Amino acid sequence: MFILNRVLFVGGIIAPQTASLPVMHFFACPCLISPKRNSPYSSVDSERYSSLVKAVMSSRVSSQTPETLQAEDEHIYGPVVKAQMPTHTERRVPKTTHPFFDYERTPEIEEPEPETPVRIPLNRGQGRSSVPSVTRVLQQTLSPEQIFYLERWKRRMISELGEEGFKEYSRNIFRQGKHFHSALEDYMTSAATAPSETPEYPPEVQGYMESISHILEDVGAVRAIESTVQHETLNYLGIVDCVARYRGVLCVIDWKTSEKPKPFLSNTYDNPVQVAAYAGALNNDKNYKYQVENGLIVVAYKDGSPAHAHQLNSELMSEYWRAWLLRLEDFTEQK
DNA sequence: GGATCCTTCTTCTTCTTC
Repeated sequence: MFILNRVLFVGGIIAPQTASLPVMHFFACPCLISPKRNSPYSSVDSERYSSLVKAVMSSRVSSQTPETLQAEDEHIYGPVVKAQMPTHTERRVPKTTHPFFDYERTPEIEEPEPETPVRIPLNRGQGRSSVPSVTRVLQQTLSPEQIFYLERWKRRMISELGEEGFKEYSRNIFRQGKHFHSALEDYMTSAATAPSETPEYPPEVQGYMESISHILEDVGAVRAIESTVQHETLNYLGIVDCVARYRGVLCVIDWKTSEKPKPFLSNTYDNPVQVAAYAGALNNDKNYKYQVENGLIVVAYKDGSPAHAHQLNSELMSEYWRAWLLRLEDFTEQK
């Protein structure tokens, strides 16, 4: 029984096409005998086959539900890390509802726009080594579902590419993301210092830059690039990609590369939480004299197709800020 | 000078039947 389940499981998950082959043959054979002569079912013991159909279909269906997959996975790989379900966390309220803004500060509108963007480098040496980063907190507080689907995806990829192939693939997508970010950094810096000059991009990022060209037209007054932000009371830090005006609105902008299209905000997973975390840190970091209440997630594509831009207004940002506070709470409780 | 850090990404039950 276990072996049978395994076969179906492996087929359903790792290689759905191969899994459906035996089933297809099974059904196809009677039909292929003589599709134009008598009824394809006339020579078939339908009673007998219908029970088989039911048996096969029911086991196929059940083998592909997340619950069964998870049970199978736990059987083989051990239980996944336990954490609260997202349905619960959505209803949860942060224990300390720390404000997103520092209301004692001057509104950003009164602050003069700087001529060149700020870039505060990360300085881990100065008593910051114990301060957790946004990425670390998000990674260590993933929901069981997220962990499950990520692990499943990873296993699928390894089964296709092999261990080494998967490592190579991961290195590549990280490298592309990094190159895209440094190309953007060059673009922003040169746009501020020498607006007439258009920097040359390495071939690897040309598609991405083309993808975001229509977004860049609406980006201006860049205030910060790749700059460290640290929340003074909540004690976490991160590096914001960019703080600039998008269509006149001051935003924390997060640039992303993606192989799959991400036309909806929900396709970006934890990205909105990440952006809210950065904005909240910036709003409570004395190195920045202004407040940012909006966010923007830009997803760029390598083939140059138009990037998707997801705007986060102040209402959404406050919502994701609460989600961030919960993640931060979970992280602290884990320790 | 080596080690570590922050990032850079990756996920979302599924089929028919002309």
